[in-house]
Amino acid sequence: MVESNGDGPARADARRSLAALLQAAKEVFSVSGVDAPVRMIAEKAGVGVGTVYRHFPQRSDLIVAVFRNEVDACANAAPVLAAQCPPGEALDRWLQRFIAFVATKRGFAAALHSGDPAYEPLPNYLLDRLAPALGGLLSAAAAAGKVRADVEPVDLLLAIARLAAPDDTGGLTAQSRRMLALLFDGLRLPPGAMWG
Amino acid sequence: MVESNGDGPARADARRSLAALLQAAKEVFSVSGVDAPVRMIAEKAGVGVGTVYRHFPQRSDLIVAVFRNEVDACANAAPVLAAQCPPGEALDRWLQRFIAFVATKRGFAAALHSGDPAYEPLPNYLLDRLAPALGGLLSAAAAAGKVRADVEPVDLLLAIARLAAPDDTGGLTAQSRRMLALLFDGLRLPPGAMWG
DNA sequence: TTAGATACGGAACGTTGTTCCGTTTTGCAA
DNA sequence: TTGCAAAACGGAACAACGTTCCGTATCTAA
Repeated sequence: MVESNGDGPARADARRSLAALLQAAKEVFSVSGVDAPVRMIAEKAGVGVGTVYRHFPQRSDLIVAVFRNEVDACANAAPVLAAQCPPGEALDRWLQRFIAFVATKRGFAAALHSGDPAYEPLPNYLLDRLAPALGGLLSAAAAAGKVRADVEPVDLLLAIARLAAPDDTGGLTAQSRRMLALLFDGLRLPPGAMWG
Repeated sequence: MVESNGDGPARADARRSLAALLQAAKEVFSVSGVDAPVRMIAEKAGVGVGTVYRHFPQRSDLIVAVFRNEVDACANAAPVLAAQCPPGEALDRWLQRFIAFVATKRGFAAALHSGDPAYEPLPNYLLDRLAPALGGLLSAAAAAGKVRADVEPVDLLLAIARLAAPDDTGGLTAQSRRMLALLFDGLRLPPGAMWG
């Protein structure tokens, strides 16, 4: 069953199953895509299919949970990087991490546009969670004079999401790399240098 | 079996089955989406599933055939409209038809991005088939002074395809309508009035 | 009309998402 | 520690799907 509090299930075995399922699903999805059979995930988690459906009443619930988990991990990386690196480098490394996240989520992207209402809130979840994370890094980098100060985090996230097209091997297209490089050069320009 | 010549199967019953299947699939897809079961299409066509797979070895082949059929119908409408209406009106009515086509193809759009290589040539097929059709209408309208002469058919097709987002009821979003209206106003402006 | 090729129908197979229920595990109280 | 009710588990079973197979029906050419 899905719990409303953040502590997960009350019983220890249920907590173990849930953690094993999320981990197994993440690995299976990254290898076989989001269309991988539920049984495969159950087997990898060392769990019966009944247990999968106890925790995630529908297959899409599992997909949503894994997606949100990975978004959260990406968001949580921001303060860690901010504490470890100087502002400019923290921003760079976080952007690389976000690009990698977007590039490996091809299967998810197809699911998002499948019309299933279960996936409808996911894009907003991503923006709500990552925009503040990126916003902090941007402010710090701007204060250090590394980037301009007039860039909206949401705009940058969406632009990257649209430009980061993965190739067949899981890496980025050469074209994607060039477009992203262009975008990031723009980040360092003074505002309105071209059109203002 | 898929024939290479344009006449379809040699035997009369096979031709009947093929026509009934394409018609039934078109109707079923428009009502239930492209994920509709093959059996449902076979039943609507008054045909067994074996016959479906004789004509379309894979389910995706049926989807591709219906898609191409509808693209062809859209392309063929251009010369008909050009013969029936004055140039400006012919262009308007064809654009409306193309918008309707795009708006009702939500399910197809998801299939296109599913990663299945069977759908990979479809976008180019659409452009190759519709760009000349639209090109003729555009030239005629430009010659009549109804629209500017420097618009590439492909650009216009792609722009419409990206802007025409259907709502839940099958109609166009109000936002889509506004954006398309803007685009079409731009069609009537002299070239480069704003940025030149 | 007949014979051979072609096409047909639908039962059957393998794979999937999901449900069901007998069994096991867990936490708490006696 | 032990007993017990609630919670969770496992996997067989179900339904729906894409696809295959083959005995039967239909067509065309002679």
